[in-house]
Amino acid sequence: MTSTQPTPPASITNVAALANVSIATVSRVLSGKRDKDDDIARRVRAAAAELNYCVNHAASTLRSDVTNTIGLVIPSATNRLSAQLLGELEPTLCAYGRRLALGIGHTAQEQATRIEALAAQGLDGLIVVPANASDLPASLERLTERIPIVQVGGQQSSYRSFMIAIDDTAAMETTMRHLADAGVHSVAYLAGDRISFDSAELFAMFHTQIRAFDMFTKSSWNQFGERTVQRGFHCAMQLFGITADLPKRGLAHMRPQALVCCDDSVAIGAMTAIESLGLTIPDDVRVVGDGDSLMALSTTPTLTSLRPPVHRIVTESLRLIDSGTIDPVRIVLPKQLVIRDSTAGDAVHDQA
Amino acid sequence: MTSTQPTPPASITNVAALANVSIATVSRVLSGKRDKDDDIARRVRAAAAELNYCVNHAASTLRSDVTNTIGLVIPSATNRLSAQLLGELEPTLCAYGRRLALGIGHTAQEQATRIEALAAQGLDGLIVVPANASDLPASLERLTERIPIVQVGGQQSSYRSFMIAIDDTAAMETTMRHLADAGVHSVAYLAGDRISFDSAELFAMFHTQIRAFDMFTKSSWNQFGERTVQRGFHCAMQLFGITADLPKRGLAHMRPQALVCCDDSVAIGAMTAIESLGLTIPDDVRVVGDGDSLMALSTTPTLTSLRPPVHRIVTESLRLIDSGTIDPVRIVLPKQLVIRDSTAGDAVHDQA
DNA sequence: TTGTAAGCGTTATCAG
DNA sequence: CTGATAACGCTTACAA
Repeated sequence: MTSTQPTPPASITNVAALANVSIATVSRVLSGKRDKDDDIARRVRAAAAELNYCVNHAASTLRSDVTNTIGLVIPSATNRLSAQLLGELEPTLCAYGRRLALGIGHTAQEQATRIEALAAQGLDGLIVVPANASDLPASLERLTERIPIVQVGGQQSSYRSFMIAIDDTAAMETTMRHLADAGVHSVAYLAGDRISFDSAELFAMFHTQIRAFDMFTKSSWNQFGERTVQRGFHCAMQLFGITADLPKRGLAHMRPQALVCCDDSVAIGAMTAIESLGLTIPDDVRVVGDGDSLMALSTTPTLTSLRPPVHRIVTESLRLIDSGTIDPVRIVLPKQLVIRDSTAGDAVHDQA
Repeated sequence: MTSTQPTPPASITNVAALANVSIATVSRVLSGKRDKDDDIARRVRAAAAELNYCVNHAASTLRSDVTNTIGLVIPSATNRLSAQLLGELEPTLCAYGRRLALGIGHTAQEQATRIEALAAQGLDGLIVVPANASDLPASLERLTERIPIVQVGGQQSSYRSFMIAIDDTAAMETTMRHLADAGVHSVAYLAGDRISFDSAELFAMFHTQIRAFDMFTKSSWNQFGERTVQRGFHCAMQLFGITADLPKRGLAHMRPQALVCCDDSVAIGAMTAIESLGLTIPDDVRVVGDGDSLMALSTTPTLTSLRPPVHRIVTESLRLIDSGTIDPVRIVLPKQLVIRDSTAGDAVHDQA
């Protein structure tokens, strides 16, 4: 059989004919509005399978106003959090037979345009990662009445839509506990941007945890700075360069036994420096990054890092969207510590 | 006026009523099937604007089989090329009022599933970046008859669909010309994976260009290896560590005046090493990366890098999709050299 | 529980 | 060139 013309997709009518029922029954069986699993249901499903039938999304949407489409608006496809979120959301939606409508807006203005365009076509819900870590454009307030909107991250200063915040400070506690459990007594922290509120808050949390776990640090060890490889390298050189030749035990007050970094880039720079000084990771120094970038997997040793809770963000976003609730809800999710080789094993006990 | 209920979107009927014409005329005017710009056309457009009318995508698709949707299937959202492509495609489609349907498949199998699912809903065209740098699953051959498919990158060994290949070797020529123009006489190359065919081809092209521009290199300078920061650091240490204290002129045969890297990560590691040895970039050594990652913008100095021709890939893909051609076409596009500070200015002329 | 039929908003056909 | 109308494939109210 060499059919020269491509077969047109089967419609509900074809399925109904093959199963010897009406199209209404087919619709009900396949959409689950009829739970009995009798002969009719089986016949319908068999016919649908044989014809490789898929419901026509356009027709379904047109009739029922249920679009089975979730919108995602992100500031940039190369933004790490956005890409991770996208990578998590797409398979989840696909698994439930829903579609993803993507919008990219580098500025609040562009995002507003994209959101209007997406919403005009009907969406069951909208997830937005605001540009510039700000908030959703106020012009979109009225949209909230039509479709559920979830804002992920951003300023979250005033809110009407659903809000999901990523808790960095909780992750700091997890990180420090992990290090303490491994027997680490002294830690240095290469923090992020000096002027951001989040960085300052994290910096304070670091010191809180140092006290909580009875650890040691020095003010000269900890500093704000850029999120670059070079910065990590230079800081680690300063931290470990002088003491690298000293014996490797009993030094908890001379140099840190662990280094916590505000970003994987910084951590990788630091690892490079530490290694070049002849020190071993994790035996001499443990290193923790942030962001769980792909690079964290290709370092030697692989880098322990903090991962944005994208799985839970997606789960909770969809739960909120499907909940039908109208009241604003705020959810705070902690980053997840992904433990790899750069913090593996117990520390040498250096108390003489 | 505090209207408590959200206004439902305007339909073509509302526009027709306001413009005092039939819905058929509205449809024709707005879809450009009627080119006259008379009073009727103006009235229709004014009415549409006033009611903030958008064509209902579902209804339009259902009736006309033109979906105004382009599918994009990528191996991963965090994959650099995929993200860059996505970032280029989305705004382009949006500008033409088209939608993007995204599918992520880490394996050829997953990609096939996603493509089937997307195609079942109707697509005007499909762009695929194959997983694992292989080819499109053969099971999709018959799809080619229904919708135009463009494969970007991958093996491209046998093809039926449209093919767009990224030409690395042409970029090597551009890179070497850029360095030669700046007065560089000796270059080292930190190549990629030893076993890949592409790496080997590039390695050969590097040597061809060395001869073409009458430059100098040494076999010990050039090596295959991982695409990591640490690898770049170590290689640069080897290349420049011994000669770093020597005077900075007249050394074209002792150490390379420029370093070409298979990846931005490698280049950043190398820059870190070069800098730590007291050498200056670009004055003492010029560095070129590959991939044009975001990191290339945050190094000091900023990193010259090769950018996949995502803009042209998108333009050509859409052109092929809209062309209506059925014959397989293969297009080869060169990477673009993005010149930044790591190769800026003229080299010191070191011929005594 | 099942079938019949209306209707979602658009585009295409056809008559005027 | 314009307008009336059918048809796209589906969901759902209503009738059987």
